Amino acid sequence: MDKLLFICGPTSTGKTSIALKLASKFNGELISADSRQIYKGLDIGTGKDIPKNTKFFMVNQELNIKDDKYTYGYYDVDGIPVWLLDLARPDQNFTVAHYLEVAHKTVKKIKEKKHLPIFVGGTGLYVSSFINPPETIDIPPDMNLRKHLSKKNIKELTDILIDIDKSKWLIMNYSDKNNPRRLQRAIEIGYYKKRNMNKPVLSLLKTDNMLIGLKYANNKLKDRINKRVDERIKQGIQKEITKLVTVGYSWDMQSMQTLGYKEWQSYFNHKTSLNCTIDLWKKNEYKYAKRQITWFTKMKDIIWFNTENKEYVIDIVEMIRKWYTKK
RNA sequence: CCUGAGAUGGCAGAGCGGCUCAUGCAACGGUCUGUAAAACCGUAUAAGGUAGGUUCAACUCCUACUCUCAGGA
Repeated sequence: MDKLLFICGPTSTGKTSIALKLASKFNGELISADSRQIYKGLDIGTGKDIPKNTKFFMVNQELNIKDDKYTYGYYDVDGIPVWLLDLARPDQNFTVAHYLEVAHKTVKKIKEKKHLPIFVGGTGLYVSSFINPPETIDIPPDMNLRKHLSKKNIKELTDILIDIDKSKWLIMNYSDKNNPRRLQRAIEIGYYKKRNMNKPVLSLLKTDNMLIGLKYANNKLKDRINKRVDERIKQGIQKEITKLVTVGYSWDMQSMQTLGYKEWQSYFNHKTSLNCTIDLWKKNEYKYAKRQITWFTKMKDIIWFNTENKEYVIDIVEMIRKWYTKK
């Protein structure tokens, strides 16, 4: 059975650096599982921990994924390939479905070389969707429908959904029933199923997964995040954003709605002070980390390591050695 | 120094003479499968600058003081 290694956990726990260590020990290649690091030009704020001047090797300049063309290649960090960064321009959209397609392609490539694929990232949805693909993943978005539905309120959306697929609405939980995006998607799926009676079939590939979670004690996490944000400011996040804005990327794009970027909008429009902007960023970063923890805690297969204890690297290496050499 | 405005929970900010005091942010917890660093849900805590007065009753009305802000000298 194919072996796959996953390193996950909240932001600021040093996932990339340990993944690189493991890669060099076990002949691995990294696959980023990060919904924002796929964007070119969003480097500092998304925390692409790639040393400056690392070379990017182009594999396909115009790779077709779903409905658009993306840049496909890898960074070579001291001989270790890091995949799935810088796929998209900031004005392109990218979704889990896109991700799963390239991720599978990449795993295949790495396996052909008999290397170990190591997923690294904090986007819980991407990780769990890869391990356990949702059956509706191949139902494409209907942009016209979405545009139409975006003008409706919760009650109107609810009525439409009940009309086309009541059973779906019944099993949704309270929070989803109030979430316009979820309702819109549910309606979209409902219409699709009406038009296409045959359900999309998924070929589930069986893999031997090892999931590792990295975390800090809760009170330390806040410190880590504060430090990290301060570092990013020193590294020149303002310059980076100025550049993006100057090139013409607008604040309402999916990419610019990224944490660490969106907070700067009102600063750039002279509505907020620098200090307020930074405070807000830190707060949002912290909340994000907590949401990540909530998500990953739910994934029962994860084996957790506390990164405050320096010995943890040795423990992880030992554990992986056993797992990787088995059979 | 004068004039005016104001002083409400961790912060911002409404309303009201009467028991459990709007709202937003923050806090805490959670949801989730083609936007997920997104979007959404739940919960708890918590106040009336100080001293008097009026009243059955004051955070809400009156007086003084203190402080803050704006304008004037």
